Amino acid sequence: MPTPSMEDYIEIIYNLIESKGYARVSDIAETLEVHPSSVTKMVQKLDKDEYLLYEKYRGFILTEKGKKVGERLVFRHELLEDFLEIIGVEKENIYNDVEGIEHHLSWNSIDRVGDLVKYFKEDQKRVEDLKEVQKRNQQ
Amino acid sequence: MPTPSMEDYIEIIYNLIESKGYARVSDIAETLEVHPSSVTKMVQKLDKDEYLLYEKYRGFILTEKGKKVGERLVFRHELLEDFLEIIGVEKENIYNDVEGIEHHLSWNSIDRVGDLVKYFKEDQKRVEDLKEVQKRNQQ
DNA sequence: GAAAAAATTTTGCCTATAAGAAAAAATATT
DNA sequence: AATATTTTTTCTTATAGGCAAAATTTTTTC
Repeated sequence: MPTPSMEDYIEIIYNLIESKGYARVSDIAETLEVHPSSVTKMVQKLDKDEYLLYEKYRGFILTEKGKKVGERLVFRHELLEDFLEIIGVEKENIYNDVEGIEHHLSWNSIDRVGDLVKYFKEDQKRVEDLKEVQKRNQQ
Repeated sequence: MPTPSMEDYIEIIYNLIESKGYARVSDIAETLEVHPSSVTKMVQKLDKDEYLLYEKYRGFILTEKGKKVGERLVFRHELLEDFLEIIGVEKENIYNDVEGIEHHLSWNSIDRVGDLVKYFKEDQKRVEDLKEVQKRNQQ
């Protein structure tokens, strides 16, 4: 099982590869706001655990295992962003909050949040009712 | 700012004091499933940061700061448990999931989850509609 | 009520994870 | 080929926990 920190890296690597076709140490460092040296160390660990194939100085690619995990992580991340957005959390908090909690929820909870998102998406009235509760509540 | 781990300790100490009037190293160790020596170390740190007053071998009490923080942490914990319960997460996952995420949500998100819980609590029909979505979704 | 035994707490030292800083190595650019 | 950029290595730091031995307190027994 990957640690939370490993998951952060796998997720970002997966996203970078999706969007640009490759992932570089410096991109990852920038995205996660850590030093390149920390990235190198994590990449070596992810290679050891077979989430990716690493050749030093040359780069790395995700293994099947890495891709599969990455896909789930991205799905989960997006779902949680949707959820926080729907319930009205401010944009500037969403990314950090998702970043913080995504590694700590059971798949059971993720599934239930998925249902909840569907519940709101399939009937706009429900979102409006929620906004009503919020409005009433705030004063 | 307390670290997540410090928050765990403050929360448990607060709960123990609420329910029993005092908190012992061994109780905390048992609850958190760590060694007593780890508890002692954290208690010393919490004393240094003025969340509690510590006298070695004799015990400790929460400061005003510690009580205030503890109260908020317990409120947040209970809110998140309510939330997961309402959306239908299984009992055996709730405690761990809350334990995992509670330290990583902004108060903005906590407030919005609070509204959401209120939304469901004030009209049982809404919970039933959610269950409908879940049922439809599962097959 | 003092001595011995048991339980609790603390200290000290070690481990693991993850990150930071600076220097070294490899690669890319001009 | 010289220079600039990127990546890696090495060493250090911070947090938190594990384990064993020592210190202290509490309980039991006589």
